[in-house]
Amino acid sequence: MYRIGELATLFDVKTDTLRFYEKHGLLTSSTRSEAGYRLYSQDDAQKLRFIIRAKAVGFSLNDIAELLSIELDKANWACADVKGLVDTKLEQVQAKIAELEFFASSLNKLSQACCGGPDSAEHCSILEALESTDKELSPKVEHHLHAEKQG
Amino acid sequence: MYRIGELATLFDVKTDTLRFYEKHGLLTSSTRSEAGYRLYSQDDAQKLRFIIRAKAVGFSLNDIAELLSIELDKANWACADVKGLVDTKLEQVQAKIAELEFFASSLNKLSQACCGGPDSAEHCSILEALESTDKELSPKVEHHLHAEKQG
DNA sequence: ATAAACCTTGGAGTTAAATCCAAGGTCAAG
DNA sequence: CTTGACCTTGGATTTAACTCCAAGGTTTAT
Ligand SMILES: [Zn+2]
Ligand SMILES: [Zn+2]
Ligand SMILES: [Zn+2]
Ligand SMILES: [Zn+2]
Repeated sequence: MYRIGELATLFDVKTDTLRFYEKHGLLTSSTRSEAGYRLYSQDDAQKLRFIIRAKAVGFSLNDIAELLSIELDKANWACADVKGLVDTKLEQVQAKIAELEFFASSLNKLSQACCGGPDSAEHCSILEALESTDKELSPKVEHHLHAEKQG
Repeated sequence: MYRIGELATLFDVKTDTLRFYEKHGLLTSSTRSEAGYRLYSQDDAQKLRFIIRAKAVGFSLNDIAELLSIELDKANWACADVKGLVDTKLEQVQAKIAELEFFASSLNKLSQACCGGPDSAEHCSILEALESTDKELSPKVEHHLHAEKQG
């Protein structure tokens, strides 16, 4: 049996996190000591491993609660149910990636359009693109020309 | 001049959002009517366009506050400063994408390993992978065999 | 003159996943 | 018998970007 601090150290999480998981129904220690200390069994540790793994592939704690409820009543769930959760999450993740890819490509275009030099931003292509009343965000690809210093 | 509802409609945001931007120093109407109504000028509208565009490429409102403070004092900032903000944000976005790509690939492996059928999840490869004590999350690529029904 | 649609303010609630705090109980070492 | 490390609880705070609410003032149309 592990006390909360031991289990936390073992899995490199904070004790607060374990108490938080308990409060949210994800992981409750199977026993308490006489003094009221949480005592975690090997099974509890296994469950924590499950939680941490599921987090590592992108599941939210809510998702994990669902997975855990399946996990401890496997016989009454089908592969289809489990795969459904995974596929749904995969779609969410892919949607988020698509959004971020769009950000990245936009930012990249902006970056390319700016000379990045030490001169005044008065004609900065990035700011111009953000100011523009065009419907599309379209920075000129050529760098602006900063006035030559001292001809 | 636009009243808050008009400007909101024009840019397809909520009035609450405009008040929120004001509270956070992003966009304050340049005038008020006698009755205290916010009145937005064309310049204010232009500033809102800037904010919305910057959001659309992934900047947070904090980032945008910084961009706006540069925007209205361009002469005292260099292209390097602006490009720096863009490049920093681009790195953050790329880091997030990398994390999500890892999630997606993990989820994809899990999904592939599960038959997705209507039979009991007792031997589901997804659950097994999450339970596993292996350091790596590695579902078997072959689907488990569910017992044949009725031989 | 009254109803509908609009505006004002301050403040509370939402979501996610912790993280931190205070006041106090427990336990082992010296 | 006292320090220090550990544990308990309930509740507050954090971050981001809104979103909603209540109570009341304003405008406009009928
Ligand atoms: Zn430049
Ligand atoms: Zn520039
Ligand atoms: Zn199966
Ligand atoms: Zn399966």
